[in-house]
Formats: sequence, C-alpha cells, structure tokens
Amino acid sequence: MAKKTFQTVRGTRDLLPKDNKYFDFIFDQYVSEAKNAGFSKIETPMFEDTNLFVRGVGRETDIVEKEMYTFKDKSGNSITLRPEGTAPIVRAYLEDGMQAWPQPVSLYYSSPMFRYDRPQAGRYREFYQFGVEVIGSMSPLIDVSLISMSWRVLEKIGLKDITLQVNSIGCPSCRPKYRRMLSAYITDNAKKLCKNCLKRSKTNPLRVLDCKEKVCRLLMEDAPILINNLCTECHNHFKEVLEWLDDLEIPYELNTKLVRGLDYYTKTVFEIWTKSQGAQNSLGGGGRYDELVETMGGKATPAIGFAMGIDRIVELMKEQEIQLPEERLAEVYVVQLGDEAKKKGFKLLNELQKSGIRTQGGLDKDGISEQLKIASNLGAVYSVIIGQKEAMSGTAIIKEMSSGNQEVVAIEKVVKELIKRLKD
RNA sequence: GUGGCCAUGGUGUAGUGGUUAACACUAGAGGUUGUGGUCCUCUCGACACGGGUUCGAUUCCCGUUGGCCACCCCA
Repeated sequence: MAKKTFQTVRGTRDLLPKDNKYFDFIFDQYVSEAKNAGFSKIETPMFEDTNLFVRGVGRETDIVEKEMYTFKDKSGNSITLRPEGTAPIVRAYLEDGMQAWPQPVSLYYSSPMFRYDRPQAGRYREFYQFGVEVIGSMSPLIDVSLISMSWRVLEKIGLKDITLQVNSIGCPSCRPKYRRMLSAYITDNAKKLCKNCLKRSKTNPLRVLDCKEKVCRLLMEDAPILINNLCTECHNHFKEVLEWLDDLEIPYELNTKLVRGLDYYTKTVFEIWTKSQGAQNSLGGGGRYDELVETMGGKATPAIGFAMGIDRIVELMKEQEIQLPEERLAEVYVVQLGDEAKKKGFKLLNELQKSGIRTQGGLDKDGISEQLKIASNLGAVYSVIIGQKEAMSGTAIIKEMSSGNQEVVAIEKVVKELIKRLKD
C-alpha cells in the first residue's frame, strides 16, 4: 500500500469469507423456514422508477425525503436504488399478473438495499435484508404466522435479550379519527413538547408517540391510546392476532407506541428489538399494508410482510459469541511426493471431489511435513499420502488424522474406502 | 443532515519533533528432500491522503477521506 489505492465508498464494505459464513447461515435459516411455510423466491431489480418508492413508501417519509440513492440515467429517467423490498414486490404482483395466481401469494427475498444515511455500527448504505410478503389475504392468522416466523428463527439461532414489539395502527377508517384526537391532545400540551416533535406534530403526529425525549415520553403517558380507538374491524383483527400469539406462546410485548416509518402500514405492525446498547436496536420488523396494492394501481388487496436486517443479526451473533456450526474446509487432503505421485494424486483429488467429498491437495507443495501441516490446519479427517513408492506399486496410504493410524490401500479403492469411512 | 471522538503492518496493540518505528497473531522460508497439531530460527509487511508550521513531521495545526458515538431514522 505504498501509493494511495481505492477504498469502498462510505457506508459500504466487503463481505469476506468470515462474514459470509454468518450471512449464509442466517439466510439459510430464514429460507428454510419460508420454504417450509410454502413461500417461494422472488428477485426484483436492484433499481426502479423513482416514483415507485415515492408513491409506495410515501412522499413524507424519511426514506423518500432524504435517504434515497436517486439519479438520472442517460435517457433522463429518474432511477432509484431500492431502499426497501415491499413496493417493488407489489409492483411485480401487479405487473406480472399475480392476481391470477392462487391467493394469497407468498414470496420471500434476500437482497441488498440502499439508503443514504449517516453510517454507524449496524447502519450501512448498502445492507442486506431477508424479507417475506403475503399478498391477498386478510386473515389474522397470516399476521401471526409471519410474526412467528420472524421471531422463531432468531430464537433458534440463540440470540439473547431480544424482544418482540407488537401494535396495531388501525386503518383509514379509524386512524384519521385517532389522529385528530392525538393532535388535539398535543396542541393542548404543545408547550411541553421537544422542538422536533413540535414540528412533526403537524405533519405526522403519530411519530410523537415514539419520541425518545423525556418530556415527550412523559406527556405521551397520558395521550389517547390508538388501540383503544380502533374501528370494530381493526379491533377484532388485532384481538385475534394477540390471542393467537398467546396461544402459540410467543413472548410479545404490546407496545402501544410502536409506529413505523413507512406510510403504507395498516393494522398489525411489529418490530424485533435488541436490548444491547450501542448498535442500532431494531433487527427487523413488518406489518400489514392493506391499502398499498390499491395505492399502486391494483384492486383493493390486503397484504402483509416483514424484513430482517441481516447485518445487524450478524453483529449481534458476534457480540453474543454465538458459534456457527463447524464447517470443515476439507474432509480429505491429498499429499503427494514427486512427479509421478503428483499425477496420480491429482487424478485421485478429482475423483474424490466428483464423489462429493470435500478434498484439497498439496499440488504446489513438495514436503510431506508441510502438506500434513496444511491438512491439519484445514481440519481434514483423512489424508491420503502418495509417494514414489506408492506411485510405483499403485497404492496409497490412508491416514486418519486424529489417531495418526494409517493403512496402505490399492489406489483404485481409495475413493470407495473413504466414502465408507466418512459415513461412520 | 447536525454535533463529538478517532485513524501506526492483513489483525490486535506500543511508541517518538531527529529512532534500523517495537511486540503478538497471521502469512512465507527453514530446522526435518517419507509423516501434522508443540517448539526454535529467519523473512515479508505499517505511520490513511493533501497542505501548513519547522532546519527536520508518523508525531503539532488545517483540510479531505474513512470509522465510531450521540441526535435523527430505521434494517
């Protein structure tokens, strides 16, 4: 690094093999859960028409107002790197005729997202989400399944000190009424609010609910509560969700102040928090968006989804020192000594790999000590040693690394023998 | 977007207005041209970038870039 070279741009990073071990592990957990529940995979483009997000996520949201990577392409179209996964999938639902599929349509994705935000630990400009969407059902049971799925995996991974926050934020027939009540309450107490909340009490009073300032929190203790003012439909829906969560013994916390930052949410919303300080505390979240399909130009279609922040889950796993299942880089290592042995060793290496055995070999090394040392470091269970003598007589030595025991076998029987031994 | 802290090999750390810039891990070579995990020896490898102050800057100052923390927001 004598001269100035290049570096990743702010807020992005390389995911090295040691990181990908974690990423893959988490993705695998979620994907297998999703597949078990009948979900199938969708992949949408990394960038879309800017208006898709303006309309879908909401013009007044932080994401749209200040966090989007938006640029004009060479034909002058406004393009945006996707900041979230739901709007594109609803677009695909409509564009690709999924209304004609058996409903509901259950999809999952795992993709990078892009938001222009000030980077911090656990907050990147390119970050990875695993998410699911179920479009075409208004059953509370779907809400419960998704909450359960998002939670279950984190539990299975073994994360500690995480909590599940659940709330309902109503629908267009009850939220406006509540919003007016809340506004009135806030206006009456405007003097006691923090500056920030004073501003947003006009544009989005619901956000005052989850302000972290002490004065606001105190004030909000006595504010009208959203779930006490739901319409009958929303009330019954939420009641059923909570009853099922109890029934399935999913340890949720009813958080009447949970509000999400995207405009499209209705009824059930949830988030998973970590108590560990420092890092960003939300590992993921989701909720219903029963109006979005219609907003995007389709017919009224209820839907729900969630997204998990993989980067943050990885960081929490590392912080809590959760071990990944051991993965051997090689089960077998082929040691060769001399030209003739190298030829035979290379052939054997290929055959072993073809038979589905993880095999490496010291193809560019010469010393036996050196090669066995590498075999050791890789965690190989067996080494196969082929020297001049063995090459001449058509044999090979199979050495069990843990005991050091070794046995001479005819070279053509090595593959079969190792398959047999590795099975035990 | 606002404010604060920080920046030495691949990693984790030491240190200085004039030094061969130190140590551990890792990596490479050897001790051992047919037997690994220990041990020993050697080697590669760094003062983020640009400007200023100074006889002299890795060290002090400013800027840039990047990281971290708080706000904000979320994943």
